[in-house]
Amino acid sequence: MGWWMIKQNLNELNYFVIVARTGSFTRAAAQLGVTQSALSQAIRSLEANLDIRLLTRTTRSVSPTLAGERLLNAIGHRFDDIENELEALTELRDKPAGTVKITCGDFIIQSTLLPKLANVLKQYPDINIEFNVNYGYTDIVAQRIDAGVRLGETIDKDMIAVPIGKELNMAAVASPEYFAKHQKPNTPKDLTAHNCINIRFPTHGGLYAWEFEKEGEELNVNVRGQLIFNTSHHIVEAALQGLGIAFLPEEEFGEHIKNGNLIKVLADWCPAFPGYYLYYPSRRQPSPAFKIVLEALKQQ
Amino acid sequence: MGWWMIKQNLNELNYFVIVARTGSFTRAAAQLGVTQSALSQAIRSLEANLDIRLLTRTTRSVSPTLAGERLLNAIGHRFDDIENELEALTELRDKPAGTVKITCGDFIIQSTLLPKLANVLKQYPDINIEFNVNYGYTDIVAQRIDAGVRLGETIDKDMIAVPIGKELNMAAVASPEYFAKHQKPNTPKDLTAHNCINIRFPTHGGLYAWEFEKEGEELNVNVRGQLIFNTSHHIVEAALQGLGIAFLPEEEFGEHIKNGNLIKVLADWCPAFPGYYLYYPSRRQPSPAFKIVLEALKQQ
DNA sequence: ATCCTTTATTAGTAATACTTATTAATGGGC
DNA sequence: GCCCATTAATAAGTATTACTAATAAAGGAT
Repeated sequence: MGWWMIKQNLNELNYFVIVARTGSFTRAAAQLGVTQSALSQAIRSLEANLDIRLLTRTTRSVSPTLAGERLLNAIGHRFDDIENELEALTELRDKPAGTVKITCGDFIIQSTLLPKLANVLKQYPDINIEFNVNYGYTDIVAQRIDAGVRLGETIDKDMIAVPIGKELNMAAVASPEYFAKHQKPNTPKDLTAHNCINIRFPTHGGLYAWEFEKEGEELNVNVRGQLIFNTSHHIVEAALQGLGIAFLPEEEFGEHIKNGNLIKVLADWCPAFPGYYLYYPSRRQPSPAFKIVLEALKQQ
Repeated sequence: MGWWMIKQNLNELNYFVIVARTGSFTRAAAQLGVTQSALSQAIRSLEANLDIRLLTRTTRSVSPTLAGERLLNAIGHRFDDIENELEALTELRDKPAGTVKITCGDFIIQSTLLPKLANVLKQYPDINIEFNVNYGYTDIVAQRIDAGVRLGETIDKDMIAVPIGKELNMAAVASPEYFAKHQKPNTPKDLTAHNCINIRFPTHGGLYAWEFEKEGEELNVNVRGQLIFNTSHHIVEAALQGLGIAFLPEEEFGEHIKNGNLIKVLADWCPAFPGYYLYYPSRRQPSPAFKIVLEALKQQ
């Protein structure tokens, strides 16, 4: 055994690539949808066939050997290429197929993405969309995610950003209960005396400095308060419970303003926002499915 | 099914590449060492998974569809790369492994190649050598053969040629029976009156013009006779049976000259030959096994 | 030292890949 | 034009393999 190790190992080789990249049998197994045991056996079999050790593994770490490193570098991206080509091939089908992965916040899914994509899902039953709700920084290139949706300001280079959805109006609100105890602010500067619910930026780790504007005058306020979130949903909840002033796109408060559960302040200072952008790597060649999704999202 | 057609099809994809390249399920099956039926089912399964037709096939021909053509172009050489890398990886093993394919004439195998390679075979049990005895022109690049052995004159460009074995002395011989009926030639020009056993060149389709030399004077004779071969073995046999004069490297006549079964003539006109050359593509990166074989053959 | 996480192992099972045998279709030879 | 040889498709059965579930062993972290 060993003198015809040429082929037939292709699936095992692919397994190896995934394990080596993730550095973990367990994570690789999750990614591939098999058990960790299957991978363990596959790698063992591969190493036996090649008669060379590819991964040095303890119960705590998995790292490629010299040979494994070399093999990974040499063949890893070939498998990527093959996978990409398979995706691309679907554009020659009658109906395009494939999975499009999008990372975004949770609110935007219901408010914008799902409505816009409903027709795509119906029209192309072989197109799948995976949403990855993630408030932290997401490297969509490294994680092989097709696109991300974030507020307009933060756009990496090598990324194409297209606006989706309409302009957003920011709104500063708090509950009637809160304003019963605290005076309403008249200018952004008054906010320094208030209990403001902070939001931590996903991309860079900093806190969001609330941005105001009136008659061309721009004012950024570093507010303070007892609560910090990185999810807008919980900010709304906290505001409803009277825990402070929240500052978010007005949409996110839903019916609460109209119902009187939340009261807008500083309305004349609240700027219109360019809104959400979809961004995706300019270098990667888009799959047919992604092209369709992109077109649908571009529609205003 | 079909919305996760991403991977797991790798072996089938490789099968597809081979079938598409050979243009035949049967030949591809022989090459892969499986039955034609296995390939037929694998391709069917692949096409079902991708939901796209890759090969249009009648009972008489197999040719790729548009999608198949594209897929073949896109991923075919990736599989080659992967295979090459697997071969190359063996140089990191304790013992190199792999198969080296050599095309050559039959005589050289016993006279030169096997003696020189005997130690390699013993020392590296995981190295295999496949000899392809072939008198016709062989495109070692297209047929993925590692190297060829031919007489020195014919060297393609993009080929590296290294001399193996010693100089050869040509010899013109015939049987005693023949010379009992015909006068021995004294100069090459006399050969025109003789029944000379011709050899057809493998590379270019022409007949070999016998090359003589004496005191710096070179003489090429287009001889004539009743027999033409493209294998030296049969030329020797024919000469032994008194069917004419043969002109070959002296070695090829073995013991027959010493035994008196064949008689040398024109000895002073017979030149020393540069001998056999091993040639191999300069562009292809040599496998570890081939490096070892090459080293062994270079030794004088 | 203990617990938690991660890989290795074992045994059993489900899945599939392959073989053999046969059929259907096609093109070339006569 | 007909037949034969060749080739791909199909059917059914089997052997192989790939995978799962459960458990053990090992290494870090606290």
